[in-house]
Amino acid sequence: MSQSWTARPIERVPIRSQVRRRLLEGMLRGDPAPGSSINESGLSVLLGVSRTPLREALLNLVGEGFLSATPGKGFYVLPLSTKEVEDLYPIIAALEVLALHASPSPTSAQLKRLAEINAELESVRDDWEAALRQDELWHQTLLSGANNRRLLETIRTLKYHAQRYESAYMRHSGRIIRSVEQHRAILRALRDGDREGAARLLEANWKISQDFLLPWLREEEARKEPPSRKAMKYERSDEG
Amino acid sequence: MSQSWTARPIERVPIRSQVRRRLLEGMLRGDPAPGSSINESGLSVLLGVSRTPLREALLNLVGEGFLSATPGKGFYVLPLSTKEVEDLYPIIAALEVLALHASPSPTSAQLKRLAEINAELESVRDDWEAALRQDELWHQTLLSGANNRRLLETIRTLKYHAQRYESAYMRHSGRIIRSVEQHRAILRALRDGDREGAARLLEANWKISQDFLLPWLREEEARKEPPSRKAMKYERSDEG
DNA sequence: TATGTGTATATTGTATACAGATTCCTAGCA
DNA sequence: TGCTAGGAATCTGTATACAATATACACATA
Repeated sequence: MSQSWTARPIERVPIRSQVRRRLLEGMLRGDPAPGSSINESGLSVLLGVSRTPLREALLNLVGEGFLSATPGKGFYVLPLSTKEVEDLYPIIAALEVLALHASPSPTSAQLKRLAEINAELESVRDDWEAALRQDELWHQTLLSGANNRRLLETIRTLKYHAQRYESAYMRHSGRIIRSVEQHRAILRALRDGDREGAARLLEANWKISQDFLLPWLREEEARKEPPSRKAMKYERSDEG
Repeated sequence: MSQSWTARPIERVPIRSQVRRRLLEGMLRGDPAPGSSINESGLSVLLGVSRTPLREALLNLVGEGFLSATPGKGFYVLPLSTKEVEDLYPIIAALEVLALHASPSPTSAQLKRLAEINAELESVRDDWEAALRQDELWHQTLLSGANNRRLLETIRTLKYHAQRYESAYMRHSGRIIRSVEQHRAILRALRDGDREGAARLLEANWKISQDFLLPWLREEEARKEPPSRKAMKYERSDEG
């Protein structure tokens, strides 16, 4: 009894969780494309699971705002919209600022680690997925000291939404959003002990990303509207 | 054709949504008590529905952080904890401040409405459920101009969690948390055009509620710990 | 008495079945 | 040609079935 190798229980991951992850990863790459609807039976055979855990995963994603469901018609991927970016980014900015204020002053080791991550981000050439990952890692490292689980969790979820937009932007425009300079400025402020300044720079960082996305999105929306083909409208979902 | 009464489609509410609402309302009153586990079959016959939509509702509530699920063992209501209050309230405060800043200056009609709601809140005697509702209505009215759907939605969800604590506090201590004076101060600031001051007062409002809850919760936790009966531990859930 | 083992029961996680809506397609007609 | 009616096929929402796992309890053993 009590051998060391039995100490850790074996990990069990419900199918619904695995499916959820797969779907989310896909959507971040635009795979079930924004606006497209989802066929449960088809998807379930594709994934090799029954409709039950698949539906559980889909409903979970509805709850997080990636999908929507209209009664009787099923699930569809929420379309991208300028309005959502305008709504979303200020929330993320505010919460990251809150998290930064809730963190202890970073140690020099942490600052070094942040600089390293930023250097790697700078060295990324064309691989925008890697860039996204690295940027996310930087922010997560910056705020990891916050000791507010719910806050970090909320931020993480909201940033998945942001990723949906940023990856779409990079994929379609071919451009990469790199915040290397802004990260450096934030680090400088932190090194000088200027937390308030760092917070404002962090806020600005999100504002700048927004300024990349919005013009592009407006252009995209303009490109699709004029043809004036019966634009499919998405009605309100349930969950009263 | 096109009579006025046919204009609006009849509303269809999936069972999962109705169940979800019932469960949530119950939990806010402490009915499935914090910490207690849930028997799916039993509950499903109680509600007169099958396990499928019930599970969908339960999983939804897991996603929102009211329940948790451990693989193979099922669902349980998350216990109340001081840590959650310490995590939660600053987030709500920050987001309400953000929403206030995102709102246009309130018209005098709105200010009047807010004063009315506050007066009704003041007149409430013992009915703490009514007090909670009225307080919630006041905040919602204050921020209703924000034009940021996701922000308002996020706030609403987080406040359900706060309600779980506040209703428990009122039920157990018999005391009622009334923020009438604080609301008045906020209104004064708004009437004077002092948005920044109003924001700080709003932030303070949440801080004060926290200061009611935390001592009580610590006391409750202290009352339960010392007996040192094998405290049931809750393990991490899934959703990787 | 305390501790471990085997078996019965209960409960969860997933799969399948079924009824009711919705969508799609075609034929008929203006 | 364009539009409408209607019925087949598809799909969703919910119920039920089934297998795997967990819990409870009696019994054996030290």
